[in-house]
Amino acid sequence: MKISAINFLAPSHEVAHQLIGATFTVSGVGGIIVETEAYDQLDPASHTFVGKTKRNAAMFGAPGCAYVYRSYGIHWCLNFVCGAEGHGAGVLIRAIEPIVGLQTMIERRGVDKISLLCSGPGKLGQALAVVHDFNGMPLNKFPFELIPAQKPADVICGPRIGISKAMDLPWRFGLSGSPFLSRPFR
DNA sequence: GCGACGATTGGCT
DNA sequence: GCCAATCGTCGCC
Repeated sequence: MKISAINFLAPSHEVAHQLIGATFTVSGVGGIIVETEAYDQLDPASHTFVGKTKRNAAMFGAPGCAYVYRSYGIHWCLNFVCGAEGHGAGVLIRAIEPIVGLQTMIERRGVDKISLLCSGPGKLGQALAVVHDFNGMPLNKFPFELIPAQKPADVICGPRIGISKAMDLPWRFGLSGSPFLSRPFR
């Protein structure tokens, strides 16, 4: 059965699962989403766990929009807001298989190994030129383009990476066997 | 107003 | 495998 659109109203872990295999580009640069992580407000590891603040406001906004935050003062990371509006849930895009605009991504990243272009939230942000201006912008409008997977992807899940809370939730999703993951699944 | 810390990365040991 | 880089945000004084 063909999926016509991502349902951003679904719980974050379902959206995170749906997004694996989807094609995502920013200004025509990007590829296939191969790794995501889900977060929601009841989740101690989520930015929204402490309630709405100036920083995380976009995640409490309309589903289907972007939430962009700075990590370690260095990297820009991209999330998709999901769940009902006001839920403070979202999906962190962790890795993409580079397909479109390879040369552009190589120049932005300063590396020429394809598997190192988008294999991590910060790298992906650099390769797709994610900026804080994208915060709160709808994903169905320029410069974004999101095309759902046309066939069911072989999705695996496991514990999330780089967090110190709620380590037990298996809310990291990935495309099975992909060489473009930030880290392999066990 | 100020100090602590992080959904990471990449370079060095 | 370990650790520094680097700065916006949050929470408290």
